[in-house]
Amino acid sequence: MKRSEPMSESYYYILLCLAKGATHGYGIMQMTEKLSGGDVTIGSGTMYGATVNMIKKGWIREVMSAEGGPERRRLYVLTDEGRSALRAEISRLRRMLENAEEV
Amino acid sequence: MKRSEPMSESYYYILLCLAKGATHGYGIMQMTEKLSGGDVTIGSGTMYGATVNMIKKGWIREVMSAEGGPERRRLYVLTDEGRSALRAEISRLRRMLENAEEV
DNA sequence: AAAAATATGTTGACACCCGACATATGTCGT
DNA sequence: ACGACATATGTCGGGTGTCAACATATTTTT
Repeated sequence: MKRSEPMSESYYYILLCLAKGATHGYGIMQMTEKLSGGDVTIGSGTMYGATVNMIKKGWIREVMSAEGGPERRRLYVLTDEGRSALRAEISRLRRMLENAEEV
Repeated sequence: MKRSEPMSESYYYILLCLAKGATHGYGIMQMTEKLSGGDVTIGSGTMYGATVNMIKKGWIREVMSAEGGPERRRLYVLTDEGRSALRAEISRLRRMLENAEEV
């Protein structure tokens, strides 16, 4: 079992938003800002780069628009691999906090 | 109050080790590995770059060797600013985990 | 009809982080 | 005395992520 690479804050929130049900880039940007109380902002450049990257990693997948939806949206869903990458990251964060507790 | 920048895993562990009492680079590397159960390894390149950077940020300060100690060690201590940077990072991690709980 | 919100994409530059390598001294067993 | 290993710091190149700024187009609100 290889050690899981640390993930950036932006990537983490993108996966988190998708796990919670957001479906397109702009929605993820808004949801992240709301979730974090305005502390985390994902710029469009970061968002776009991240989607390309995550598709390559197999963490997310683009799906077809539903009938009647605004078709200029690009919809994404989390894959099983994406879900486990998110879980691994959550474990990593927890371990980091546990290590801090002894201070 | 400006939003605190995310910190890398390595930087976090370096501050954590200094808060716990480690005093020189090599000691921090070993302590990090032990603390994390072997999951986190800080390479010497990371360590060196980090000390330079953190001194510039005012997070750590180099102190003189005690009499009789092996004088090729370079000893570092956490500054008040370093301590609050660490606290800010811990809050950020906690917030990230709280945001995940609702999933 | 204008303005603002929605929505995605492109580019360039910078900071950062890490792995691999390099160097030197101290210590331990044989 | 010797080799091997642990201790300890420093150098360098490459890759990645991030953001600002710009670009474009549609939809909703005023």
